[in-house]
Amino acid sequence: MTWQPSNSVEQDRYDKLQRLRAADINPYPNRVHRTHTTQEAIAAYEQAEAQHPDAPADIPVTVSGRIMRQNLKGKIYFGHIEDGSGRVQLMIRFNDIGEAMFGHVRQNLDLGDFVQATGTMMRTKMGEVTVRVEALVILSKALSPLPVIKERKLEDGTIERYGEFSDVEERYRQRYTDLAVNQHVRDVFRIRAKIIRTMQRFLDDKGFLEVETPILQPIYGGAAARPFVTHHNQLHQDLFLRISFELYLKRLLVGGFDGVYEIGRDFRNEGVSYKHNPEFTMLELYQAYADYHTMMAITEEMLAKVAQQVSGAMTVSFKGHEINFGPPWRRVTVRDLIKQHLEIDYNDYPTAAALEEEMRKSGLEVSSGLPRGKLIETLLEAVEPKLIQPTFVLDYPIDISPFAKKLESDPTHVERFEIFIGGMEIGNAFTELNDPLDQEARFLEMARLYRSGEDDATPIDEDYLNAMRYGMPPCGGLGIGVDRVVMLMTNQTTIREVVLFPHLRARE
RNA sequence: GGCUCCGUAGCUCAAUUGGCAGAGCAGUUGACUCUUAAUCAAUUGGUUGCAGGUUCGAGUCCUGCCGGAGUCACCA
Repeated sequence: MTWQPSNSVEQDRYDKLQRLRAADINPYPNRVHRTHTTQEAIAAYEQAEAQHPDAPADIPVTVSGRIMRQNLKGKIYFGHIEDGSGRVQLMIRFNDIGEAMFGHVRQNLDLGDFVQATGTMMRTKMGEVTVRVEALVILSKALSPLPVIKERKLEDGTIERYGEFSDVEERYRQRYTDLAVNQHVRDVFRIRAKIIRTMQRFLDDKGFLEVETPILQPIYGGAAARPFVTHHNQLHQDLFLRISFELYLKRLLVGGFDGVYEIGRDFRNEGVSYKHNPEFTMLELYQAYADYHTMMAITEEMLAKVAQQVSGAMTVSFKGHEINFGPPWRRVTVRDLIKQHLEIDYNDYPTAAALEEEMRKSGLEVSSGLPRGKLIETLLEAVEPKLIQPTFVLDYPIDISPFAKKLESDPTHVERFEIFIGGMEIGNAFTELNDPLDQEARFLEMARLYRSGEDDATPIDEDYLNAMRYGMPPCGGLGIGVDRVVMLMTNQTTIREVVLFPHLRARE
C-alpha cells in the first residue's frame, strides 16, 4: 500500500512536490554543499562587523537546515532555518533570485522542508544577522506537517512559545516530531549523552576497562527480576535478555582485570512506572582489591563530577528541591534509618512472623508470609520517598543480598549499600562475595526461600561458581541506574522523558 | 492487574441542561520588497479513539473495547 495524503495539508504538500518535479527540480537531491553551520555563519559575520563596523567584509556562505518559520511579504521572503547548531534567518528577494525561483519559494516551500541557501551575510534593519540569499536549493520536501510552534523573545531574553506539541502519547510515539519542534527535549538527550561520557571518562581515568558482555544469556541472574525470553532458532536454545551484568563482569576479575565497567541495557519483564522502563541503562563497575567503602567514594566523586559537568555546580534542582551532590554524603544503616523514621527496631523482632505483626500494628500494609529480609526491604521502601539528599543506606539483611560479603561483626547482615537521591533508588553496591562455597550456599538458600510462588528461583549459574573456584580477588561492585541519574540531572519527573523511545503499548 | 481521569481539525483548545461541531495557529487565494507570534481580507479542513445502546435528537448519558496519564499492586 503506497502512501496517500491523509488530509488537505498533506495533499497540498504533495501537489507542491509534483510541481517541483514538473519544473525539473529534484526535491531530494543527493548532494549538499554546506560551507557554514548557521551559527558559524552568524559568528563569521559578527567578526567581520567587529573589524569594520561601518563596512563589514562580505561573508559568502552556504547554509542548510529545516525551515522553522517563514513569512512571505509580497516580493520579499523571510524565514528561519534550523540546523544542529541553531537558527539563522534567510532573506530572499524577488530581485535577487529571479522570478522563476521566487515563484517556487512563494508557492512550494513549507515549514519543515530542508533547504540550502547560498548568499552573503548581512544585518537587517531590525538588527538580525541574516543570509541574503542569492540561490536556494531544496534538500528535502516534507510531506507531513510538523506541529507549528511560534516563539517570541521577550525583553528579558526568555522565549515565549505560542502553540505546543504537548500530547504525551504522540510525543513518545513520534519522538522524531517531538525532537524536531521541541528544543528542550533535544537538550535533555544532549545532557544525557554528556552524563554518560562524563562517567566513562571518569572511570577510564581511574584505570577501569570498559567492556561488553552478553545481552543474550543462557542463564540470567545477578538481580531480582523476571526476564524476557527469546529463542535461537539454529541452536534450538532459549535465551534470556540479561537482567544485570553482574555475573559476567565478575568473571572478568577472575580473568585478571583489576577494574571493569559496562554501560548498557538491562531488560526486566515487570510493570512500568515513572521510574521503570522495561529496558533501561545501567552502569556496573567492579574493582579488585576494594570494598564497599571504595564504592561509596567512587559514587560520590563520580556523581559530583557529573553534576558539575551538567550544571556547573554541585547542586541540581529536582522537583523543587536543591540536591547537593557534594561529598561526603550521608551514611546511615538500614536499621538506624528505619528506627529513625518508623520507630521500629527490627532487631527486636527476630522472626519474620514477629516483625510482620509489628509492621501491621504500625499501620503498614504487608502481604503475609514474606521472608524477614523482604519485610525489612518493605520498611525501607516506606522511607525511600523521604530520602531526597544523596544518602548511602548501609548494611542489608543477608537473605536479600546473595552476592555480598557478611559483616565481620554480624553474619546476619552484609556489606551492601543502596544509593537514594530524590526519593528514588539510584544504585546498589557491595563488598562482593568471593568465597565460592559461601556463594553456592547462598544460591541454595535463595532457591529454598523463594521456591514457592510465581517468582520462581533464579537458576543457579554453575559456570559462575566454577569461575569463582579459580580464585576471585576481593572486590567492590557498584550498579547505578543511569536513566534515573539523568532524571535527577535534568529535572524530569518520569523516566519516559529521558529515554528516547520509551516502551508504549502497540496501538491497535 | 485494581481504581480515578483523559481521547474533538495537522497542532493547541472551546462547545450551556442532551438541541445547527467552533476558535487561534498551520494550509489555500488575494494585497504587501526589512519581516520575525508580521499584518489585512476571503477561505478549505471533522468517522468528536472504536463498536454498540438509550433518545425525536448524543461530542455530551450508558455498556464494552483500544490507547494514554495518575495512583495502588507487582518488582527475591
